[in-house]
Amino acid sequence: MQTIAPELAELAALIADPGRAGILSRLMDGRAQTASELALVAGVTPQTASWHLSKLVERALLKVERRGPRRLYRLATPLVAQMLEGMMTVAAIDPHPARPPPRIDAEMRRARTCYDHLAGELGVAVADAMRERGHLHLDQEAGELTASGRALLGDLGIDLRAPARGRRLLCRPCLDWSERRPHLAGRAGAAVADLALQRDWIRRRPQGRSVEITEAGLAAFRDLFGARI
Amino acid sequence: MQTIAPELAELAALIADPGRAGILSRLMDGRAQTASELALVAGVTPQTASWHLSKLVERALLKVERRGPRRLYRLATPLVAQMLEGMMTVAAIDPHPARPPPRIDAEMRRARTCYDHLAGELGVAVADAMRERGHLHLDQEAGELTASGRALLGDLGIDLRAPARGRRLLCRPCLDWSERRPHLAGRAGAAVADLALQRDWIRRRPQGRSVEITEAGLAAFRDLFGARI
DNA sequence: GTAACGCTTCGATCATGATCGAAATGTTCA
DNA sequence: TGAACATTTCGATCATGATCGAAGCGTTAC
Repeated sequence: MQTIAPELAELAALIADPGRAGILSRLMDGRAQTASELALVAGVTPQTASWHLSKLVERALLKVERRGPRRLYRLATPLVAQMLEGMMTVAAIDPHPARPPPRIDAEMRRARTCYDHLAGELGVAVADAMRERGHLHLDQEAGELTASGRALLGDLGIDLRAPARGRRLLCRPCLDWSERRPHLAGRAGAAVADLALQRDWIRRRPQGRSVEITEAGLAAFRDLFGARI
Repeated sequence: MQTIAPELAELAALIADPGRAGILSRLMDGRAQTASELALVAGVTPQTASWHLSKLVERALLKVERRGPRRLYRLATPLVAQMLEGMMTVAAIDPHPARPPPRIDAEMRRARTCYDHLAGELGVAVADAMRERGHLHLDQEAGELTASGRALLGDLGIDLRAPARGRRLLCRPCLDWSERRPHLAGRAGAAVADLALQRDWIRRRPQGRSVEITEAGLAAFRDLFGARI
């Protein structure tokens, strides 16, 4: 019986190196990074990072684009991010409740981007608040934006009409690996994150995927969404 | 910056062995298997399989239950199956269109179970047909059963009310790794697969996850669902 | 109790691949 | 053209973990 198992193992082996896992994790915000930056994240020399990166590109998990003497790496497709989300969700499950739980950086747990939408306490709080106010149905497996939810986002200036190309779904749950509860993903989730960045509610920290919530953002998330953060 | 990356790598390393990948893949139909059977699937001796299995159980990807002198292994949670689905989807992407595409067993491609629902050509055909007849909206990221879809399944004797415990969603897309298109998962998908097994539309093959479509099944899927298979 | 069977543990061997220093390549800018 | 810089390639070393034979453990059946 021939199955996909060998390809599955090959794929997993690619993620099984701590350096490469760090690189992939770092790229989950969807932005591109230089090889040097990724070497730093992985904690290896540029030569070693280069070797890792070439393997990831060869297997089509990353794509690379040359910008002058630098090379910018990013996730090849959203499918890869979705896969990593799923793996992180399982990775966050502590198999031995006895041993100390995986220490997650406080800033990452507080607020971060997950590919293109909000995650961490902030992401879950926004999703919870929208759910409580009847804007949203969100389950571990699927999500739906209600009429009032569409109205809320519309009032904020978010255009929810589908783009001509790409049939990406409006509303999708994404299981938060630090909170272990779903937050808002899909087009709607990306739109909210975009809005928050544009209005300076959140700011990307220079390093990593965590974001800083501004004073204005704290007020906005509380007042406009009713989030308890 | 402390992230989940080390745990991600550790998890991936567990799947990175061809034997363990085969074992996990074999268990994706949700049924339990003995250690001996899994050793066969993995293509290793019972000792080696035992070592692999203990690692998988220790990391809480599998759970084990003793039945007399045998030990039965199964996936620990549906979350693990969902993660594997996502990985298989990426694993099925051929990074080098030049080199021969991963040879997938014809029976597996034709019809199989994916954890608890239908997959392969059959699964995709049923989902497509339901979509064409307006029973279903199904996208790569989310799914929704229409009123007519609920009626169809209701007429077939499927009770779609949620069980008291567990808030599993009714309708969910699952990206088919052999067809690269979504098929029907979630409670509705599981119910359809259950029905098909009960009415002898499909029969599990003794080995592996592929299923045989009976004559009656062929007629039923064509007549009742409008599937082109 | 004892034999049969399924499975696991132990120990030794062996192969794979991650790593970095050194050197080469390639790109931009002056 | 040459200098500066980012990145890659090459080569050698080293650590990890997959493997199986042999032996041990536990359960069931007679």
